[in-house]
Amino acid sequence: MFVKKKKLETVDTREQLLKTAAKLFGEKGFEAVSTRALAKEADVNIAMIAYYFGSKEGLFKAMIEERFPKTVAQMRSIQKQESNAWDKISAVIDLYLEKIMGDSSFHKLIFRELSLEQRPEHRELILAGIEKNWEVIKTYIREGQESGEFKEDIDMELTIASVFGTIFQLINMPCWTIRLLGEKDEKFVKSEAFKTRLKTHLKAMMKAHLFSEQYFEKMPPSV
Amino acid sequence: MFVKKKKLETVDTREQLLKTAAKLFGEKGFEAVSTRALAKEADVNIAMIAYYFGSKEGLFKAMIEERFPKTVAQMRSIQKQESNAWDKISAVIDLYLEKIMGDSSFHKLIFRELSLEQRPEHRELILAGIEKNWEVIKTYIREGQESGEFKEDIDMELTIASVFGTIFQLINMPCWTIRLLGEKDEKFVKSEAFKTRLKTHLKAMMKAHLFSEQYFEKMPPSV
DNA sequence: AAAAAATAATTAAACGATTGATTAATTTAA
DNA sequence: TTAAATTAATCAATCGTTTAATTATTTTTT
Repeated sequence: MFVKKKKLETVDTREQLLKTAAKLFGEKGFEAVSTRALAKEADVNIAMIAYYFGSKEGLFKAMIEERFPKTVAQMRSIQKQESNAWDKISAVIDLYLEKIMGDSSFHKLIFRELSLEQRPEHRELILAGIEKNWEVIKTYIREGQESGEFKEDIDMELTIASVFGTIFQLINMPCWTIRLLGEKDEKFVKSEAFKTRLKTHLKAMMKAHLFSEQYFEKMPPSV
Repeated sequence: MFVKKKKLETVDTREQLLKTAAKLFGEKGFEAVSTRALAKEADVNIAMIAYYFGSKEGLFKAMIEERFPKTVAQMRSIQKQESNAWDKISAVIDLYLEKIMGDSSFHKLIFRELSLEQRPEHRELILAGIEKNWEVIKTYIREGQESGEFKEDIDMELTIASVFGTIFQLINMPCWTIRLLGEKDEKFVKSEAFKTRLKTHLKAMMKAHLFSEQYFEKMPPSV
């Protein structure tokens, strides 16, 4: 027979659950999504959650654990592609924005989880996954300082908080963002136009903040 | 009789519920806090939630509605106290940081709510409450631009997002912050030392970002 | 290659526990 | 005496999870 086996034709149940979990948990929060609602949205029997992941919390953990490894390689590749410190910072901003805007509900989820005093194991899982992201930026800022490109007296850690904070504020709370910008539709936050605007702002702000005066005078104020 | 009435001696049931709601909803999230757990923590009978607020959601709404009016006056008072645009910006940063760090669980709560695609009425309530905060900053930035103090080509709205985003990133996710800073105890995030550090960073970054070159050269790079 | 056996995946139904809300009775204050 | 505030008990609904039976697939045996 040349008929394919059913398993190869249908979307895998396990994958479907992971995908739906990221979507719904991100949109509504962990507690607000019932296993029944999740299973229905995933078009899967409710018992499959226990079958594949043991429990609702097991599904949550599995979803987190399987997502992070993919992002490590991307972050590391920048290190060799760009030559000077600023181009590396710039590339990190670009990459991170692409990643977050392309998967915003997952990022909503993990940062909401970090704001809760619940499930410390989840928090540890997430922190371990994102820690390398800021370590990369730290390295690049330090490189720029050693080469004289950047100021010496900046607060490295809080500068990183400003980069991530700006992005999360705007992406994780689209209703806040469109209100601030005077836009009507929340879809604007996912648009290319907004992505470009955000990149431009972040780079302009970081340039002014990071560069030494001697470098600052050499280049135009806008990015 | 000179014995005080009981009502005047004990903490008001209604107030106790509002206070406990802000604490627990902020720590654990709206859905994760049961009415029983809330009533127990508030040391109040569970039926009092329906009696005073109609429902759990009514309690949530009441809590939000009663908190915001207090902050309006503070924000407005800055407008006349400081003379130049930068001092106003600086005062706003100080005031806002004091407010958020003094009541972090409430702020966790409202910004978590904004990230959820649930309860649109709650989101509207919150947005209406915080809108004036950024309107004030907008005004001050524009003032600075008109006087020539600030650059003309900054992205006003996204600059505001950077100020708020930096603060929320650090305050709303203390586990993230101490990991970034290499601290052990989450209490550090509530300390005066950290508050000072955050103020210094924000002002330094904003100064570099906002000021025109002509002003920039006149003053020392650090705040 | 076909049949049989074994394993894996999926299902509908049910489990006890907990949820938010309500009741009717009771206590407290005016 | 009346109204307001509080209580313990209970409501139906929903929660996450489990069960036992069924279907689908793979492996083994003939």
